[in-house]
Amino acid sequence: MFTIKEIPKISEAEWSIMKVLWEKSPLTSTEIIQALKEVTSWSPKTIHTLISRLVKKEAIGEKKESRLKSFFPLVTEEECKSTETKSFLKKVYSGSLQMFIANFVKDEKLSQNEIEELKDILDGKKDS
Amino acid sequence: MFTIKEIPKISEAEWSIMKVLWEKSPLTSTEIIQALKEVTSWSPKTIHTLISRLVKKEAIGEKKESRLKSFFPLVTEEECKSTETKSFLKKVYSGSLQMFIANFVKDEKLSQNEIEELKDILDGKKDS
DNA sequence: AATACAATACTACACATGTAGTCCAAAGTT
DNA sequence: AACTTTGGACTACATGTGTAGTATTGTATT
Repeated sequence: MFTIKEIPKISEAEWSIMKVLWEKSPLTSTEIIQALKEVTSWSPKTIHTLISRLVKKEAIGEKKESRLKSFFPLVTEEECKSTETKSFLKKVYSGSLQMFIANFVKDEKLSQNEIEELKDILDGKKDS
Repeated sequence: MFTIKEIPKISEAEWSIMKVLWEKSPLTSTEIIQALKEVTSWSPKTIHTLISRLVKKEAIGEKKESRLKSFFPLVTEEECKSTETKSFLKKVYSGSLQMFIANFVKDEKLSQNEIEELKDILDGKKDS
């Protein structure tokens, strides 16, 4: 039997941790704290708390090979992005990517350049 | 002096109320409850609570002309969508629409038709 | 070995959110 | 007029989140 993996809800602050671990893993808490030092001003204690919560949610796993625990993602970045995107589109744009893009073009005033770039991305020529 | 309007944070459930009021306003709480009956299964009490919270956040206003209060948005749909979109892009895609679209194309497997439609939208031919 | 430091575990605490329930007063119903 | 219903104010309560602090214990240092 397979257990279907639920994508846990990852809060704003927790996303920062996940990003670090998706970038490189496994990492010890100290390493995570180091990496985040450049991006946030959280106390190490706060980061420890966030890590524990992610472990509890089973978004990341821990292993203890040496005497230090290290942590690694249990969910992929793609899964999380996809889940997050769907819930955002549902909440704000009735689930419609079209509506999202249309509004974005209208309200955020994309430049012609950006529009061309996006069209290229849509065509799969996604260098830029 | 102008007071700069802060866009308050609007929770998932509160968005449902806002959508109703953006659609048509002012409405009394009873009318809001009616409108939401078709979409949710919330108790009227729950809806009253959500309405009060939105008033407190100054996302909606209230006026009492007849004996019943009626409610109306104080923030526009565009403002809220824009705020929400930015915070989503920041959290998940480092603020980059390009990255978002690229990932979406890759992971959500858009059909050729959808891609063409999006390109039309980007070009401003947004009937469809 | 004793001490200091640091990793992990456990606790704290206010505010947000989902989801209602209670109480009171005004309005409509019999 | 008494009774019922309902809007609105206030209260409730578990869980999530941001943001740490304390306690314990094993390791590193002198």
